[in-house]
Amino acid sequence: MCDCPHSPQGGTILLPGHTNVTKVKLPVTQENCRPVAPILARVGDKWSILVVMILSQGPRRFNDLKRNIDGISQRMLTLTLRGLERDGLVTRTVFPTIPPRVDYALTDLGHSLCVPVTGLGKWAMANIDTIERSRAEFDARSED
Amino acid sequence: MCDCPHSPQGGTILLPGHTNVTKVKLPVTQENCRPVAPILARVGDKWSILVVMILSQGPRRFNDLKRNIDGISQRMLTLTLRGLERDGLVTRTVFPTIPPRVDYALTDLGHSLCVPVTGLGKWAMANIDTIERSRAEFDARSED
DNA sequence: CCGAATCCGCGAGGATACTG
DNA sequence: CAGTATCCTCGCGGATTCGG
Repeated sequence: MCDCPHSPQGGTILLPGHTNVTKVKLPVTQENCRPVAPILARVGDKWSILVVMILSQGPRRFNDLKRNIDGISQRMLTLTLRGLERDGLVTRTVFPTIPPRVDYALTDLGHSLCVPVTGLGKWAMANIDTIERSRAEFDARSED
Repeated sequence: MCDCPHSPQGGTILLPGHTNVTKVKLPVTQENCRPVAPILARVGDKWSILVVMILSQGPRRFNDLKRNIDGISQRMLTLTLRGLERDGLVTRTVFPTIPPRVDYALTDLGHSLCVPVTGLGKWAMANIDTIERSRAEFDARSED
């Protein structure tokens, strides 16, 4: 990806040199980012990230999650959890009782995802005011 | 947001205490995350993040961007750039020449966004193999 | 070259009803 | 309780055309 902030040209990757490691500049293209895209799609997904954040507090049952995520439909919660489980971010544990009980919990991988996501969250919290002001100004300029 | 990895219960925020600072547990709800959601939506957007990454290398012209982002339509590039400009992440500079020329560049805010996004990118690069393996296994279990 | 405007297909996602 | 199945709509986004 990129070596922001303010790198004028190119990201850097590490390639094995002779005995040392050499840094090689290469342009940022969709080639480099392609494998990252599906991850970003998951993180950027409206519901996935909420589920992960809530599960970071500990395991939850299905309806417990549903109650705590305002506006999510049964269907979307199911699909979201399936996707997270498929990616190995969440475990699904079924207790064959009556009535049935299913616990969802973050895997280690899921927990590790919280780190960069929290970083993004902090950036968002720190800059939300600036952004909303920018939006307001932009919209004011547009309407005439 | 959350204090992963592996915080068993609750995130922490800092509240001003008497002379010291006290840590207060509070649940992660969509209340806490609401202001963050639109930011994540932007970051998670398929095109936005690619544009930001490419612009992190330096200013680009419209068609230059278009050529470097495989598969993006003119319309979506325009909309994406407008959104980024509106959020104050990108500047749009028009040179009234013939033919016209428009340069797009990251603002300081845009550059600062690269930092957490790069963090996420590194996580993705580091775990893409694990995730794809997990997906393959999950799909194998499903088909029967 | 840069963009706005229009049309249109399609798939994400909500609502509802039904099962184990 | 924890899903699955079906229907239906609504808006995202591609293709195309026109304007400055």
